[in-house]
Amino acid sequence: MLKYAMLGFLNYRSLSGYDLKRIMDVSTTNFWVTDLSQIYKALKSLEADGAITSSVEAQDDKPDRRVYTITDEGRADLQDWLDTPLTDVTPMKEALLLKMFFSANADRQQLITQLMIQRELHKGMLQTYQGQTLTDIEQNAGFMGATPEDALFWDMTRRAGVLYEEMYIAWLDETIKRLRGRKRKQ
Amino acid sequence: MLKYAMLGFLNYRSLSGYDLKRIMDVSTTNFWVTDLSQIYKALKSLEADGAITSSVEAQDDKPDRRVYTITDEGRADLQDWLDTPLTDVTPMKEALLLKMFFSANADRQQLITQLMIQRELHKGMLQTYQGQTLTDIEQNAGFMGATPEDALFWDMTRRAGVLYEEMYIAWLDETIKRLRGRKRKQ
DNA sequence: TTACTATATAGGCAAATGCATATATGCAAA
DNA sequence: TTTGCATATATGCATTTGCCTATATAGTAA
Repeated sequence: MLKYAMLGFLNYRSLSGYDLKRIMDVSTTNFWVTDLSQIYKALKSLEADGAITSSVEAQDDKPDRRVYTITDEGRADLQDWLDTPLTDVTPMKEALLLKMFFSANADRQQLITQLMIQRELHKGMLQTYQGQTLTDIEQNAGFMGATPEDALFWDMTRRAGVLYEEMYIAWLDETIKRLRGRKRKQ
Repeated sequence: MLKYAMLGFLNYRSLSGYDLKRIMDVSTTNFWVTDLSQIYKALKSLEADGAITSSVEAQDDKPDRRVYTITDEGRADLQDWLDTPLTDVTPMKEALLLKMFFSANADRQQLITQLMIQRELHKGMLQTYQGQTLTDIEQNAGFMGATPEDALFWDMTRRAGVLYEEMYIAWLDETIKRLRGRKRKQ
């Protein structure tokens, strides 16, 4: 799936691995997070498959960069994936909920502290997503060779981030309240 | 992480791999989904680590089963994990949002259909979570050797499932509306 | 009788993931 | 002068995952 994310961006314009990491950090963090080493690995693999080609570009103030360009084959791969409807939902992996599930015997105060830390983290992400205006997104899209129409879709995914973080914070608040309402064990 | 989920359940009582799959299907689906073969692999690995032991149990109406029991070492591992506070958030991987992000040129009607299919799926999960009463959960807990206190924590994670599905449906409705409000491309 | 379903365990294998590490350039700050 | 940071690419490696397949028992349905 990471490969399609990368092909999606390379479909707008040619980019280096480092570029891909940066653009994903600002525009897909709320639904697709990855790590630089995985991007480089996926680039190798995509090039081996013939979905992209690369060439080295010299820079005088910065290290050389290898710039990747999507091929017709890559474009076809991307289109196939986009055209295939999803018939299932992405399964969840939420470490915090897993811990909560088994935390009946944990110290209540420590648990609450842990949930408060999570609240801070989610609050921060919420503010990040809320702070991105459509104008910001259109500007980003412009830099990437994407259109204002693309920006509208990017904004829809941003909204999902906002709703998700608001929901998460609401759950944390509710849960902290429930924990406070219960006397500590023994 | 799957290993801790399994140790968590085995901490309540001895179980087979098949049992673990069944209990996880009804109680952790909204935050931890896994597949039978992964459970069996993790059991092998946990036994090799000394965290659990096993013995074969004969049944006359059903195939033999291998029942796993947590060891003191396993209990200590679990406790260590429970005691370590999470300092980050679980990164997201949401295939639908990734597709949406790159779907500006897709056929609007097809997109809406796709979102409606997702809506049905999420609606179904919401109803499942909403249908689980505290009494149901306490009963499940009882079968598993867990206490009513444990059931309260299980219920907190169930609530997260309800809020998540409600949020997801709200986002789908909002997005469908936005797509309907825009004329089809060309 | 045959096929299917539930119960039960497990191996194979490719791909993805996570995390650490190595290398190198050029700039700015301490 | 040295340290750190941003830029830039890449490898190694163990673990996890996803998914498919094989095997076996027993009961039920067609």
